[in-house]
Amino acid sequence: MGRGKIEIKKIENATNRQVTYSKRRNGLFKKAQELTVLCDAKVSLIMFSSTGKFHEFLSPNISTKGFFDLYQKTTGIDLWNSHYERMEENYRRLKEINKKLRREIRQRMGGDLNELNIKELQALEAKMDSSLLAIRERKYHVIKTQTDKHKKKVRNLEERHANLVMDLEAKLDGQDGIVETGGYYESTMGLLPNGASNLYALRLYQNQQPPLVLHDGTNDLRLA
Amino acid sequence: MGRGKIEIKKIENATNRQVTYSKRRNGLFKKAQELTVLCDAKVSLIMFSSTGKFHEFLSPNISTKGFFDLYQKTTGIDLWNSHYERMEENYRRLKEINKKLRREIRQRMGGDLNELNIKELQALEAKMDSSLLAIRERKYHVIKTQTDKHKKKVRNLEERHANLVMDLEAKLDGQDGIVETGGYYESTMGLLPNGASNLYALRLYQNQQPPLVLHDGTNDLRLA
DNA sequence: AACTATTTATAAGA
DNA sequence: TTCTTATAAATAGTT
Repeated sequence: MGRGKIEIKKIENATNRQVTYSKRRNGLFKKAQELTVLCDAKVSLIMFSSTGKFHEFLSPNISTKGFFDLYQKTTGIDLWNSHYERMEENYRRLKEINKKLRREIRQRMGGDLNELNIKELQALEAKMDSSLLAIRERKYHVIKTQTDKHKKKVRNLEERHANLVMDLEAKLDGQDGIVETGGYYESTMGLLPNGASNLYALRLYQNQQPPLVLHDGTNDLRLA
Repeated sequence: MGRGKIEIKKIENATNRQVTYSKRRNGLFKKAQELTVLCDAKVSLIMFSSTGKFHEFLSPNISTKGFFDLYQKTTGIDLWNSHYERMEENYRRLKEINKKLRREIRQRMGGDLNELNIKELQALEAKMDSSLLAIRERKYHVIKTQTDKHKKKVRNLEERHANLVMDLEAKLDGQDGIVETGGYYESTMGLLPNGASNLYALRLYQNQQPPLVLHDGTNDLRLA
């Protein structure tokens, strides 16, 4: 049907191919439409050109989704169901586990106990007991660690305080020309072997302004 | 294209409609096939006749599944995805909850405790304590109920045993041939052959002290 | 399912 | 793309 007969094989000339695609596509759509009307049929016609362009015709009496469902129902072909069903199964299982977990927690919280017989109650009690023990132990451990830390801090502060007092006393005793080395005071542990270092620090503070302030403000030592 | 021109509207004659469907369907398939070859296109043509009969043409260079995937990707039309994605979201959420539940249980079992600080530990300990209390109470309740039941049973049996002994003694003493029909005896131990047991039981109750009261009221024995 | 007169589709050209 | 038109192809009505 044309000026000349053509062989049905791929049109090599891309332009020609595109033109033919366009013309025949319209023809196909028209015929699909006519079939739909004349014969009251449901038709889905989808096509992609060689360049990836998409066109579709769908009978007006049905939706794409409806068509697809109908297709699957009729053919029994499973396009995505296996995946879907596996997921549904997993979901169901997870839900079941969830239920059990919740129940267990409830029981461990002291609820739903009438579901249990003596043996189960005893087992639960024992488990709770040992768990409670573990929790207590852990709690004591944490507390101990913390108090230890605090104790150490306190001891440290006390030492530094003692040193300061000693230095102060030494200074008040006799004011000989001790050479100043300057330097600043940075120790967290406090005591140097000879115990004297803090003196210099104090004298330094004397000449300059800021009083030594220990972090928690418990010691506010100033020289007059 | 035929002996006469036709109007494009539903063919009312069912036979004609069916014939036309068949002819035009073939024409459509042929053209779809030609388009596939000539233009190197991908075509999916699916149709259902008014009687529900299904036919399809699919380009040989693609699968139905592939075609639909391509279709969805190209159009962005969502055939089943909304449903699917909602499910996936639920699934994810459930998994998350599950994880938390497991963690909570683990902690209530005395594990994973280093994740908790003192306050949390104390709270957990308190909760566990009160839960344990509830469990203990429930256990004691169950035990008490059961032992009560057992005690009752034992008492009942003992009484009945005593009665039997008494009967026997009375019988051995001397038979005074009193006949009594009243009162029924619900026994798991069995009636004595002469049926006299209840009589002696009654005599016993009369002569001896406190009226026997059986808790569950199964035996209400009175003399006229 | 075949036939065939006619309508319709379309290849090639513009 | 669209129009034109000669011609191939499809098909309505008939058998």
